[in-house]
Amino acid sequence: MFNIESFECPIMATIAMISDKWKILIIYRLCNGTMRFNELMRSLQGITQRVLTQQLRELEADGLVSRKIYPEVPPRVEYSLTKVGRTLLPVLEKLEEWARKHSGELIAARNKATAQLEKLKNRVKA
Amino acid sequence: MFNIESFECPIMATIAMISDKWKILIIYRLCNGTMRFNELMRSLQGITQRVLTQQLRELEADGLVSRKIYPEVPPRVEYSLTKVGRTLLPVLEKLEEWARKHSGELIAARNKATAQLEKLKNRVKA
DNA sequence: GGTAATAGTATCCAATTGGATAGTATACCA
DNA sequence: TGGTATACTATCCAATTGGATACTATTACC
Repeated sequence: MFNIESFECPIMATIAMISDKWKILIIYRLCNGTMRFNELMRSLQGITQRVLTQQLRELEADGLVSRKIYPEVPPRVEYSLTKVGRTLLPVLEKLEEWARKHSGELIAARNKATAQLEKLKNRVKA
Repeated sequence: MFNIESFECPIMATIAMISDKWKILIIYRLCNGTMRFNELMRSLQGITQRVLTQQLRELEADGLVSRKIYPEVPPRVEYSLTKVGRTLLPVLEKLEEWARKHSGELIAARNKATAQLEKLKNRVKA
């Protein structure tokens, strides 16, 4: 979690805000509209309650998500993307565009690296 | 380190490629041109040799950085951004643009969260 | 012969992240 | 009365990340 202004690179601050494992998925779930905690829990297969709470709190602290508590029992809490959170979506789309455009090259590079690692492992065995 | 195609979200794969602590800084050092290992070491204050090696190898495996070994003694290895690595720069600029444009709101949200945390801490003390 | 440079590797460790599991107070329902 | 739902908190743990430190082989230089 980086401070935007006190760090030389606002890019790293932005990436730090969204790079924890579930944050992009949470943001995308919320871009369809308001959701409650257990709705998010159910839609994010594999996440635990502790991690969902933690990452929602951090997204709220970063100003990307808002949290509205209704004074009811049992508790009703609604999570939404903030206005600022919504402005991040086109930027994430640029990341996706880039990844799709270059997926061939990226996969080729990955395969090459994997092959070289296998080669090295076999050499160490011999 | 995510696999682009096997994961539902290429955005997360891209972020995974660049979110380790030093990777953005390495990319930006290399966008000015080829550098050698110790040049990078010296220009990245605080990094250790083990971490620089590791993160360079990962950037190479991801196809963003190329590594050229000259058969010399002492060893001469040159690191450069690949063509694909260079295409990432405008995307990173979009992230920076977004962060600068919304820095006021992001800082306000952070301050609000910090204030609420202090309030909670004081309440627990009482 | 000692020192420095090169680009790492090896080993250990502290801190962090994400996961697993159990528990919470109240209302509702069969 | 017990089960379920809600939105968490609490505690513990395994895995990962980044850092610290020492070492490596060879050459060049003084």
